[in-house]
Amino acid sequence: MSEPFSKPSGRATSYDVARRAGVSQSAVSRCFKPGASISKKMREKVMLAAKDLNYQPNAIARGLITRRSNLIAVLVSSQMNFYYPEVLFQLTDKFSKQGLRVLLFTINEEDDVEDAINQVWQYQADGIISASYLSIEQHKLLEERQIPVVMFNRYFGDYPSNTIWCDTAAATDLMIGHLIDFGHTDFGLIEGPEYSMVNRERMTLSRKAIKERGGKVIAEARGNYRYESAANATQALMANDPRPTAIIAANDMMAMGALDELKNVVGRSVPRDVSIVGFDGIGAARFASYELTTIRQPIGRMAEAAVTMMLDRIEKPETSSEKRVLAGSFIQGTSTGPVPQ
Amino acid sequence: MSEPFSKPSGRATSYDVARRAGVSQSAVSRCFKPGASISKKMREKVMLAAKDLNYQPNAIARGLITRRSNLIAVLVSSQMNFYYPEVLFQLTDKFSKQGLRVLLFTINEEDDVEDAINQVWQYQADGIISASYLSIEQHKLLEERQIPVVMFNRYFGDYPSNTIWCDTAAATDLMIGHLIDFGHTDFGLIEGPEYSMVNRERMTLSRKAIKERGGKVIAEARGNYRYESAANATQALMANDPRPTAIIAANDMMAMGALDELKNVVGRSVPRDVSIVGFDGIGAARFASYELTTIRQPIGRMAEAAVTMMLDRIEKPETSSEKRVLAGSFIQGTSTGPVPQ
DNA sequence: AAGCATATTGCATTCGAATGCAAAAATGAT
DNA sequence: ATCATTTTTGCATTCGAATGCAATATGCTT
Repeated sequence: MSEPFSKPSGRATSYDVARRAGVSQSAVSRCFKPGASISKKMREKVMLAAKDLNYQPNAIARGLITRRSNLIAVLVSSQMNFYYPEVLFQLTDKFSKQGLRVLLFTINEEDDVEDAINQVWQYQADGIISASYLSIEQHKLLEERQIPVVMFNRYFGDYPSNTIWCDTAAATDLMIGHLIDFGHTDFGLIEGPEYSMVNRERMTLSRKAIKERGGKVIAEARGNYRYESAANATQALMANDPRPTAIIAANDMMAMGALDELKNVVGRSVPRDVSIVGFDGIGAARFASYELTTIRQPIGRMAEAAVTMMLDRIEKPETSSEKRVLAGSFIQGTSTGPVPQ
Repeated sequence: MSEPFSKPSGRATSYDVARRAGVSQSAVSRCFKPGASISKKMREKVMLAAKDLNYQPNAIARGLITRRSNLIAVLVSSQMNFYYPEVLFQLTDKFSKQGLRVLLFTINEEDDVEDAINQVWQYQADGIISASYLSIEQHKLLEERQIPVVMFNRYFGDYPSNTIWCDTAAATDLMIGHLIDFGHTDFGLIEGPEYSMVNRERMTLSRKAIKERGGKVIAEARGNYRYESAANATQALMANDPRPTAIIAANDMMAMGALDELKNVVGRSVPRDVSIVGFDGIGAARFASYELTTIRQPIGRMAEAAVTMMLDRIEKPETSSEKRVLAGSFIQGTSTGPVPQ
């Protein structure tokens, strides 16, 4: 009764707050802008009215005028690889601490990327993190549109881009050395998809290290990074004569699949008969049934770096691109052991 | 040279397109609004100009005037439970097919929910999907603000809310029956967190089914839904005298942890010495090292239902709330077998 | 060809906050 | 107390698209 208009139908706007506090709308706006020039008294008055009306600035309206949406689009592949969720959650966490919101896009097929890019454009996202496919043309398009792109674990050869990359060279060397020290000489590889840069890098480094240390790759097969795909690949490797005594999978998920196939289908013991290693260091690789020897990517630090780089590019769009490389680390599990006999 | 202004500094607006096509801004706007009244000739002219200028409507500006952001906030717990990513990806996929974007919020601690709700308000999200904690007060607040909320696998007793729920009663009965048929009578429970509704439901149903069928719960322990937490819980159960011959974990993740603890630490075989079952039917439960007997939630259908319900509530905000209940299904794996002796 | 109904188009305004600029108030120096 | 400085405040405009209404064009009927 005392305040017939205390609850206006919709949400309160800066005008409502201004009226209630008996000040101008500009003043209200300034109260909610960090470094703005406003007196203490004014701030108190406004904040009180704002609290009463449950006022929060409308991010949409703000975005329209400031041309900053504070939205970051994150593209992740939806394939059920446990690596992506870990990355995604880390990124979201870290962006939100910086006041940025994550607009999520899951990519099933390549076409989805196109859609996502359009949405990014429509929503005026302040930047894109790509942990998914992204063609060089698409990247160029985004550059033209002046949308900062940070690529997570991918880049285009020499074409410059903002990239967070995990260097596994040294760790791979250690890991292969570890196998060689165990007496392994005959290696089998389970590769990931051909298009995957990460896969090519890992396989190339492994081959190189094997060769340098006097081992040889005697069999290879291809999977698609998924657990299930490792079964056939493993069968193929084990059909080789002689059989490899150590298997290097392009990621942990396939290493886990291979390990299970060997133990439960082929009927060989790991690591007694065959040693297995993977890459990524996903959480599940630590499960007692696997305890993979692997190379861990420092995902938390990588996410942090991606966020920092993104903020930087948003602030200073003219900065030239940068590639930040963090080292992966060798983790010794129990999936590797001495060569049989 | 021929078109000095072909690339205006920033992005093209509807005015730019209008000018180029020689029509009014309204016409451009209407071309991009589905059911609007526009002639074929006009549409062609505009679309041509739009293509030339790479025009896409600005979703921010549109949102301001239409009061629809087409953003849906999704709250998921960040705890590394493989269940959440599966749900999240399904939801994102399905929302995007409906033209809605997902604004992701990961919840670490309860305080984060408050933040998320504020952001939702600021961004004028059209709705919230909560697959995370949400207090009844917070829910009420959102109702007051007329933001539709759909809760995924949670609800508040009698207090009405839009909910997608998986009913595991029948399947639990089957699962317990399956164990009883195998001769088990002494059950151990690994509960999830106390606050979890899903946990309470699962445990209550299990207890009831066990009792009805003449078994008894002889030991119980509590975990936090995570893999690691199952180790201690399992030790506690196995310390009981007599030892349970069947363990029921409140989710698959803990069932996997229990299985590993038994096999690799306690030194018992599953299912020869002990049978284990879980709940959820996550992907990893199908890995050959586990092959859990479990109850699968139809996550895809649940996500679909959540999306449908959300669209419905956005269209007709006055609709009274609804609880949609999908049945979980019993999946027989190899983690269960006859009671020893 | 006139008359009327219907389909298109443009005009002008609106959404809610931010900001350059000028006016007003507070502060300080003398 | 006076004037110069600095800080605060308010005014008016802007961001880009949507939309009610009025004006115009089109189609149909006879």
